[in-house]
Amino acid sequence: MLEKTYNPKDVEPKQYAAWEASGAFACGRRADARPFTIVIPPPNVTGSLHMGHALNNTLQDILVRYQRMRGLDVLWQPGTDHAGIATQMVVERQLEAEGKTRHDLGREKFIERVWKWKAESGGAITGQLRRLGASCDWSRERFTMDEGLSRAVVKVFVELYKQGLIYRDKRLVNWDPRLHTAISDLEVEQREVKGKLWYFKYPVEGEAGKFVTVATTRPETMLGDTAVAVHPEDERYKGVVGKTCVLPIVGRRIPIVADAYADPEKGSGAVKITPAHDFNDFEVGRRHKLDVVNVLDKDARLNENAPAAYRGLDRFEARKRIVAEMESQGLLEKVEENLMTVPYGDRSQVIIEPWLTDQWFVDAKKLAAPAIRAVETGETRFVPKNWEATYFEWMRNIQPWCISRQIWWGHQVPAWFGPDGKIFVEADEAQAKTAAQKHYGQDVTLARDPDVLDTWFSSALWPFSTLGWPDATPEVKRYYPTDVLVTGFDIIFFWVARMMMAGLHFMKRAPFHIVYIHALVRDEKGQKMSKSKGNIIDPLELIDKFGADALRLTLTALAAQGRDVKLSESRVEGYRNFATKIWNAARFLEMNACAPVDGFDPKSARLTVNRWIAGKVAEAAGEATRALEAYRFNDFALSLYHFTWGTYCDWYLEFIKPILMGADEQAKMETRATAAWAFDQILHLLHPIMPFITEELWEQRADGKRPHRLIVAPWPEFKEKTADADATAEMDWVVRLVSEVRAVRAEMNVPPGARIPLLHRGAGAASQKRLATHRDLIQTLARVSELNAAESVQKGAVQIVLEEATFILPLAGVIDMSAEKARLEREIKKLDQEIARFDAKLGNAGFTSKAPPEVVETERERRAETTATRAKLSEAIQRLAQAM
RNA sequence: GGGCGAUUAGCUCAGCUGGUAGAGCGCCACGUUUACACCGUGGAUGUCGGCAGUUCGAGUCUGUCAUCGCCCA
Repeated sequence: MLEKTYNPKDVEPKQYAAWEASGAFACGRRADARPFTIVIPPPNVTGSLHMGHALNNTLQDILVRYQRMRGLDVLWQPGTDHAGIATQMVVERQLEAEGKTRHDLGREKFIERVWKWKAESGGAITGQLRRLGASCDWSRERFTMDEGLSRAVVKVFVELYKQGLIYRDKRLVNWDPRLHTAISDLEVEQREVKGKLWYFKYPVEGEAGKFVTVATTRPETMLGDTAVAVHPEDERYKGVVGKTCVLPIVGRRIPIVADAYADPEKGSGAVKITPAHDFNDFEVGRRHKLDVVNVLDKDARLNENAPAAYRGLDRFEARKRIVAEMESQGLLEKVEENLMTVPYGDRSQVIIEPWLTDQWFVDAKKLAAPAIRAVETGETRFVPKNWEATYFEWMRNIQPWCISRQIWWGHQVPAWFGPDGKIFVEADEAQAKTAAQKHYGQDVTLARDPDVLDTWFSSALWPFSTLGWPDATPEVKRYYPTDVLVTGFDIIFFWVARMMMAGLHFMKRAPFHIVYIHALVRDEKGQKMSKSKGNIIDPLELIDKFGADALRLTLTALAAQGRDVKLSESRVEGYRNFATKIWNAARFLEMNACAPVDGFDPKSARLTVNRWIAGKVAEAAGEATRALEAYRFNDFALSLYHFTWGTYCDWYLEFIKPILMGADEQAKMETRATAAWAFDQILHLLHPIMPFITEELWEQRADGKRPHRLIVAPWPEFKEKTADADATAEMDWVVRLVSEVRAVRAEMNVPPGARIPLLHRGAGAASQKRLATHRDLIQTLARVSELNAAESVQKGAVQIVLEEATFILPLAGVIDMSAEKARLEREIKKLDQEIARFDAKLGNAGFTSKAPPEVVETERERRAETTATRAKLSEAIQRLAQAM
């Protein structure tokens, strides 16, 4: 016996454990089936489940469960990444609480400590994914720091180095002065802030009293200035190009150069050039072969290249003092408010400093070419397609990728330096030694590069490293390339682009056929959820409150392509009600002995209602499947929602009540079997979205007699046309009749409990037959006491027109005549408007000659029907007038 | 500055290839029926951002303007 209400808290852990124990999640169970592969976007090992994960993994799980039911050999490859900087920060914070730093422990002990942290509290998110219902193959869970994946990283690094696609270079990088590491362009957030523009006067050498005014947002960097630039066509400065300025405070002689980088519109038109501390200035410096003077240290304090008075000062303190000194020297012309963008580290939240260091770079430009081609040729397709533009845009303007990080947690760069600085990049120390010996002709001491690689460097290999590459495993052969990647747009550059590059270079094939890009989950006001705003909705809280299925259905129903998901608790509550509805429908079936019948074929049904619902099921299954195949997740969810609630529960279950209460045993048997069958189909179709409740009902409804679990049940497919046009027309007619009667009753204030007679006139043979067939049903649903043909229309009766037939509710004395007259007049007015529209259209020669004939024909038919209905209504109004 | 997207019922949004505007929530009324009040039945609500164009026909296609997002520089 089913419980009175569905209780997700009991069901979810139980069903999840049963699935996992049954091996249903594991790949390789169907050796002869086509494989279907998805690799999970690996969450950070430090992470916990947020709404973005919930959406992302719900969509993946839907695809995976669907394909599994279609009989494919499904691999959903799970795992986490080691999140270099984030994880190191977590453990460093722990140490800080103990009054220690990582340097107190030393590298080796520190790494041990990180692994210990990982073992104890890392990867909490995988448990949370289970709560969501994610059917990943956990037996294959991987971590980017695993031995195998690390081997892949080393192999890739060594090969790319030897192919000249990885190189070491001294360049400006984004330096994080708090974390003491370089980060990539993508890890820098550009924030718009209100700053100031200081106008400094630089004296021109040898021309007393003559100055060039430069405008700067960063006064402290002037100590590293090595030139002043003006636009070559700027008339104001034509005379000074080629001359020299004397840099105030420092006293260095710096040239005035002409360079188009100087924008005559901005500031004074002249800019100071600090090649060591600005990306644009660095380029200007290259063009004019300027000196590069680095004045900052790793903490962004002024270093020994600054005048003694400034050494050791923090960059912001130095700014104040320099402005003050310039002012006191009379060299500060003016200060303006200035709107500008300032780079912040996305982890440290401090201002990033462009800083000159030795780093490792990937020649992304070369790797990007095949990755661009793969999307151009359609080997990989983005859904929705417009994201391809974003991908192309970035890929075509790609910059060298800085992959080295000055932290400890991560894959250490496999490079060793000889005594003279010569670099040996090899898979391990022994090989490096061999190479060094060959080079030097003797054994030398090698020092390994202490840097580690960007976490995304290992994530880029995820689609094949997780399958066992570089070993030639059967999984690599079978599951690569993967089928679909499901991810958010915010990660196209970070991850998708880099997987494309790595996959094509090392596997020769793009890592996925489809990249499905979903939107961001926002709060109900459309704001991005963030800790600082305090508008985070925790998916686990929603699961606790409403069940995982409700959350999944909500996210799916809201996941329209190309649109953000605006979530609020009340929406989840609404979709939870749907779960309750299904549960109650199951209880109804149970109470009426509608148990599944083995081998039942809906095509064998004789009763119209049953043939009708069978057709509707097939139609709904087709519609839902088409939506899912097109990655229209919201249509998939909503079409099933409407069918289940609006068609199956609201109409079909109501239709069959009189049959189930009736005496016709044959009809009862058929109806019970059909109702049960249709419900089972609904369970199948909803399973990918709502796995828990559907599995539970699947199990309970058959007293454990099912041949298999729903998770591995075959997807409903209806190859031949199951829909029965006659049954559809017939039941639609009944629906209309019942609805009309109900509407009239409500409008005329007929007490809901009152059973009233329903008479008909002018019904054709077909309608008569329908009335006979569905007599019980109409009487029950419309609360009708008798249903008979009428000789004449009684005075003051309410009339309803349905096709050729007129239905009469003899309510004289019960109803308000003027209200009924008003009702009829309103209807007639509406019909008149429609007829006018049809006439305008059909009277238009352009329409009748150019529109497709079938469209014209439909319009003619509609006009005829409308006119006939109008005639009957006007008759009715006349009769009513006689009675008044 | 470049790119992408949005503007449809009080709110949140569907509306794919152009053929008489839909859902959920909310709102109003009434509640008979032992599946369900996390429910049922009925109801109200829209110059589909403005303008122009293509077309027999535009919420849907084109242009333009306005407003608002997001990404990149």
